[in-house]
Amino acid sequence: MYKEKEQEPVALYDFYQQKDKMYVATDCIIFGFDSGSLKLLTFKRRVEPLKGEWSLIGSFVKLEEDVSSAAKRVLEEITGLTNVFMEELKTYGVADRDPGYRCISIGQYALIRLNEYDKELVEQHGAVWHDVNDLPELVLDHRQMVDDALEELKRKARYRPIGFELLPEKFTIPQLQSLYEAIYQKELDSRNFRKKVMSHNVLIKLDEKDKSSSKRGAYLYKFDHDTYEKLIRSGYNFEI
Amino acid sequence: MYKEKEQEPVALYDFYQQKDKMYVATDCIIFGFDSGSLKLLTFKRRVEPLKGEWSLIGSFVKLEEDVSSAAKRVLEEITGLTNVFMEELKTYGVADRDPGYRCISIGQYALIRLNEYDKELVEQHGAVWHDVNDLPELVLDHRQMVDDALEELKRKARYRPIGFELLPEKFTIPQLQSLYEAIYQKELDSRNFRKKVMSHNVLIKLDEKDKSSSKRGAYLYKFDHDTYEKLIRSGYNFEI
DNA sequence: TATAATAAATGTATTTTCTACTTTTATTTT
DNA sequence: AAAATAAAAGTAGAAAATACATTTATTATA
Repeated sequence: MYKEKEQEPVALYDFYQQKDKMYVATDCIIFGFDSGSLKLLTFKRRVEPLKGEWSLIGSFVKLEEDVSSAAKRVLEEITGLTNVFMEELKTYGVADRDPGYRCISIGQYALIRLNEYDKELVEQHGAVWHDVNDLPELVLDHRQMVDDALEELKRKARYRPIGFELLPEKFTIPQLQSLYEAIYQKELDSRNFRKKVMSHNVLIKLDEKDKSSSKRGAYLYKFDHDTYEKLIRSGYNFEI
Repeated sequence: MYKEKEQEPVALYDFYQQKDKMYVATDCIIFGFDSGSLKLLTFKRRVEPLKGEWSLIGSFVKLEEDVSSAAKRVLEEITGLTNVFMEELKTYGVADRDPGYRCISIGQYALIRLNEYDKELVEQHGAVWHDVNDLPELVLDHRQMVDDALEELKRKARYRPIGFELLPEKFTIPQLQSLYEAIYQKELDSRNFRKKVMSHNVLIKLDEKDKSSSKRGAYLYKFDHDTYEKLIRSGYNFEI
């Protein structure tokens, strides 16, 4: 059970905490996508306080470290991944958000490919993927962070091709649609979806098919980053 | 009358700064709207360091204070206003952003009505309104904050009725259009603009006219917050 | 080896929204 | 009474969003 007085160094929060100090932390909302639904990487705390409780993965921001670097550091420690899509969500700065000491946290959300991360490393850290529609209770305001991140994802996915960060490099149109359905939380018309996606000309059709979900197989595509960048620079309005 | 506490090191940054401490500050990007263009409230520093330089208005976040409260406190100190529209922009967390000491800053932007604030108070603080298209050089990364806030304003104004926060309670359609033109940085077709705005049914037409810019005069309107809230709750997609 | 089954892929017609443009209206000034 | 001026409103054509039905490639099976 959590007790305020027993302040001990904690796994990722490995500083000695003082009551009269302002701490700056970052928490990572790490999303993946698999089997038609979004997954969140959660972390079962192995040490006091809040031992056994689920939380996001976080860390204090070190004195000589950028806030964004802190998040990248944590993400790499847990998943082995670098060069991951990661963006600031917002600051959680309510004075009493952490009962132990004064700590603001900058939430940062990451989108990773579930076929790329280091599974062993994740396991070693006691981290587990949960379906976002079936999350356990999370410590502090972490559930709020997740909800905010999901909202943000909905907004951002519409105007920026961040969905592709959650799919393997090669993906099919039905897979892409399934992802967008998971993000938007609603079904999409497959003809209209395909039409719209293709209209942007930022997908490269490959000569391979994925036959994992149909006899006929669906063509694989790659996202064309270069063409996308050019379009955006010339003022193109990308929207899915 | 307001007097700067001359014995303290820095006006609003009135802490004793240590090199090995992490500081948390907030900076306010305060916008107003007048004569067809957006204005930014800037602050001429009267004390060292950086005396005489223009900067945004900010403060350290106190230990017992929410991050959002810190911004509200500053805003009230300078403008006398409470209940102002204010939202987090983003965190500025690069390790060496401030050469003096380690300090992250949470940028928060505010939209205020230029007919409502306390002009004397603003003047006492050495604060000056600048046209956003003709800004002086600002200290540190404050210019970046302003640019980011303007981008955010562009995005947000489209889907949320935040523009109304910049206009007097009573305004005309041409004034509203002029505001949107300033935010979007482009001219809009007046017929189409009016059509679109009116289609949402969130403006209450008054029996008064504003004749300041035409012989005929333009009808004044009020924004209907209640109807707007109802629409949003029922899933309405507001867009201007 | 023909056919049943299945998801992928495509086409089209209708509705809605966006855009571009022109005219009328209310009021004041001369 | 006429000129001037910004406010206000209508309409037609283009583009985008939506809703709906059929064909196609492939494998499994009868």
